[in-house]
Amino acid sequence: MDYRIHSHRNALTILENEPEFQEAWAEVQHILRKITDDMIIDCYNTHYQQKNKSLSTTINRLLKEEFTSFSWSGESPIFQEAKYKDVKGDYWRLDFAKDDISIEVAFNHSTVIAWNLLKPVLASELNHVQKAIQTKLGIIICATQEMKVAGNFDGAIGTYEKFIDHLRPLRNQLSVPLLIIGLDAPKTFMLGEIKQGNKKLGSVVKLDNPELSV
DNA sequence: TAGATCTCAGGAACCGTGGC
DNA sequence: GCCACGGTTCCTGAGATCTA
Repeated sequence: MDYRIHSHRNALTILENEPEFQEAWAEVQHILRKITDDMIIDCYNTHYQQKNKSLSTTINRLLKEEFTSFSWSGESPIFQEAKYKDVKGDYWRLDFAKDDISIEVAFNHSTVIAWNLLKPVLASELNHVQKAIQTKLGIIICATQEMKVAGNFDGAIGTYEKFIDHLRPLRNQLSVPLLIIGLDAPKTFMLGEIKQGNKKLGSVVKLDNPELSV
């Protein structure tokens, strides 16, 4: 997958130059580049064609498989207290964490952009609630506007562009380096929409001329 | 262990706003 | 006034958890 990046508080400089981050950052880049259009199509057609209209669960699944294969811990709790640690869902959890880096994969609604940005900060800052994890830098993986369209994502999802818009007003709150990664639209296909009864489903549409992709 | 219940993410529907 | 777009709220289904 191609992607674009936005660096908050010198995150990219730190990832590329600080020895403690270089290996993990190389793994993140490798994982993102390794996932091809064909892998996405295959995973979508195999698991989600009859269930989902967008690529959100497909890309989530592929990322989870790849990150765990590189020994990134999945769904790491931020806090140790049972009240926060044992709560169901991912409310107080990071999607992935390794060494000093926390990662959030964010294809959910734009209303939770601020929360997705804050979670890596909570994982990195001191807190009066006992911590389960201590990172120093956060990475947010989200969809660009082009990916939102090509992947048939819901109109309400938070995109790369919206995440960047949030950074300036939240600058004082987002006190740790954050790297926003926006996944670009697939080059060779897009997800069209078909109706099966009352249910909307996606349908892989190969692009004859990838240069004309969204 | 199986059925009931709960939780939550994804998607649909609705509404407001801005551009033409 | 119409249309497109974005934001908010509600609904639904799948998976997790509970309980008998």
